Amino acid sequence: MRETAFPGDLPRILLDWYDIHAREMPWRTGPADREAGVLPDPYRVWLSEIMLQQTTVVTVRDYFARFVARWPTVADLAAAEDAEVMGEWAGLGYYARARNLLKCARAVVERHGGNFPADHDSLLALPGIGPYTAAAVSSIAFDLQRTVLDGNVERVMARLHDIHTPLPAAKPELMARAKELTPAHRPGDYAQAVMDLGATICTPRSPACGICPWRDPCAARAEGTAPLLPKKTPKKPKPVRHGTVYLAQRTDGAWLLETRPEKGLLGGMLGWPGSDWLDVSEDRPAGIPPVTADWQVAAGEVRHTFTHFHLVLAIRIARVGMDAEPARGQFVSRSEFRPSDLPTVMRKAFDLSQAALTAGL
DNA sequence: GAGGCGTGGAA
DNA sequence: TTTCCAAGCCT
Repeated sequence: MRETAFPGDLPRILLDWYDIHAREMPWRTGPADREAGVLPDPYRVWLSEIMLQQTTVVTVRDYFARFVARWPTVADLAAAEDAEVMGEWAGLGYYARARNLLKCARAVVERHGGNFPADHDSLLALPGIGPYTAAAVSSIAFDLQRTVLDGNVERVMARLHDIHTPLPAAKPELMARAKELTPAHRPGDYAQAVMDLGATICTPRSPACGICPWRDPCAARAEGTAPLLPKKTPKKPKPVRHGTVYLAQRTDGAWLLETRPEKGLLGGMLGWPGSDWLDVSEDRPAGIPPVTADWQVAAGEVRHTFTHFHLVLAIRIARVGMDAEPARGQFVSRSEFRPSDLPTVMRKAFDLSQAALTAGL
């Protein structure tokens, strides 16, 4: 590691940068509040941190605004219906987060009287809160000296110290380096400052080292290795899976939908009944139609990529009478059906079916 | 430790 | 078009 003249100055240098460059976000307090030591609402900090897991700030903004408008407090959220919350989360992805969000809200009401605990261990015991989120809530909402280690901090530390050990093996060392720097003063602002630095300056590709407040002490900057760090173990290629979904509309306009099982892919979300999704290229799986009908094959197919596989989905459409008795799912009335309640892959299937009907299949 | 778990934007 | 990846957690 390159020696720095005043390593103890690094947190102060970054906080000075943050005071000027902090991005405005609905879950943050403004500069005046920060100056006065006013802390943000723990509920809003927690909600934003859950939404921000593996998700960009741009994407989270609108979801966060809708959630806090509909459920202003953790008690309001705890009292919500499961389907309401899953529908509001639809499109944001990683739906286990939404299931755990509700579990967590209810646990905060039951275990802690509706107030988020400040200490790391109590937070860690709540559903959906892991080491990162526990540290983030402790430091940002309660001003406790905890160290956050997210993808940004990992990248910044790997570069600052020119660490070439690949992730995830490098995590313990990166955490140790991050801990050394975490200040007792304004730890929450410092945590957000490192993450802002990683998101705007110390970016994965083409880092803007020339305008980085830490460019002088940065070892990777000196070695010219910044864009190569952190190193990561290569990931496996994604297989292609195939399947079929069935979209049935009743005479009164109601759609045949099902709530998916709690566990697994798209767990707890609304979706169209259909086949399993299999790794076969010939003989596309058709499964068994959920209701007897004159099924029509819609032109085209839905293509969608999940975390670990590509999906190609065939669509079949039918009109059914009021006497239809489906073997799976239940009819959702026209007035209650909102395409925005569907996870994206299911919304794509709906969009394709509408286009196919408009074009005469 | 490694794999499951979404989505949309950038390069 | 394909790949990479964004403020991770759970099993």
